[in-house]
Amino acid sequence: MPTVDRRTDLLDLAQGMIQERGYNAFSFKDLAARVGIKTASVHYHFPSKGELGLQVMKRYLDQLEECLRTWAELPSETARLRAFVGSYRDTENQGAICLCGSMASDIQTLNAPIHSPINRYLERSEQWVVQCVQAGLESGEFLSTLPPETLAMSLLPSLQGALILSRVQGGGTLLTAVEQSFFASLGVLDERP
Amino acid sequence: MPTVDRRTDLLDLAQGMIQERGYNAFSFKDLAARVGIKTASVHYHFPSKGELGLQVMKRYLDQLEECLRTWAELPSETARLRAFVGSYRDTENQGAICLCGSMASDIQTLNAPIHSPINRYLERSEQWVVQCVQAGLESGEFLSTLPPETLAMSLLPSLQGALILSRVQGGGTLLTAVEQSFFASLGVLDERP
DNA sequence: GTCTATAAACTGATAGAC
DNA sequence: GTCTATCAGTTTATAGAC
Repeated sequence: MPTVDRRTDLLDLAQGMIQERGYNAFSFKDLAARVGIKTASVHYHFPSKGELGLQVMKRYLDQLEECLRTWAELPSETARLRAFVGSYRDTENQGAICLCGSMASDIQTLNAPIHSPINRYLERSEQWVVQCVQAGLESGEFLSTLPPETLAMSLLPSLQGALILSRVQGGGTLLTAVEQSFFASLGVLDERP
Repeated sequence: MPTVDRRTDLLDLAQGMIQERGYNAFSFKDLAARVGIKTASVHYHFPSKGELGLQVMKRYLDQLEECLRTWAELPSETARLRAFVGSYRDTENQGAICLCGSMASDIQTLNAPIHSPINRYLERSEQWVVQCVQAGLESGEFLSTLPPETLAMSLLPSLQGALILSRVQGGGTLLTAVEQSFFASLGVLDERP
């Protein structure tokens, strides 16, 4: 699938393989074969596998920031948080897990430089959820006795775990359960026909 | 670390490496080196890596059943569920993730036979949590408007995700947040000094 | 049970030609 | 940018001796 930029193709492909199979289960040979070049040519674009992984993760972090900017336009904290959960559902529908969750599960095998974008991805996500929850509690949109940090901190692992487990069992029902539990904790009633 | 049974040593070691580094990041060479034999000798005990993985996972499923039997003795549903969460905390304290969570994140790269014990592990865990929640709701120990299945289904992914993310960031605080959110959803107040 | 020897394939990577 | 050629090391596995 050649698009305009070979480098971008490789980033896309690598990201997809990491989200589908894991960092330690893809090789330059896989990449090269799918894009129609030789493995040595991949090294022209990315000197090492570590560098490729780093660039994939950095771009993913940028994409998160872009999403957060888009979601800032939404009319309510509920809508913002639904959009956040929705992005995980999109990933699930592709038969993939979050790139960051995939990297996190392989963290002990990754070299140091990639740790910081992984870290920042989680940090930023959590921080953003905390802000949403806090704003919703202050405006009266949400109602909860628990501290907003506790609620917010439990959402991220839930979503990551739901994606990881859903490919084995449960499919979309896990994510639905997580979403319902979370919004119920915020006192948001489930909207049904 | 030679104990009585070499086969058991290899199972223990393999399990540890999968929980710490992932299935695709350990080799027969690693195993052999640590146990002090050659890789060919490992093949005497386990014909293939797939078979080894399968046996590790089967044993882990047996260990779960044993835990559930032990926890049946506990005096309340709250105690049972705290013990369940506690077992995840033990794993976290070892710097590891759940074997099943690790396998699940690599599911696309694993051959068919290992799928069923992974599946059963999740199935059994969820089923058990549902039973606890249901019993607690019926006895009045818990209080919730959400269906017990929804609550129970959201716990497992939360715990798995918390372990996976905790090695990157947050440490034990993620698991604590998950635990507090879960028990709050059941109307169980946090016990503090 | 463990060893040596061996195999075929793969892995990440480099050098240098086109 | 991509190729060929080549590299050293790893990975999973088998055959057969001790």
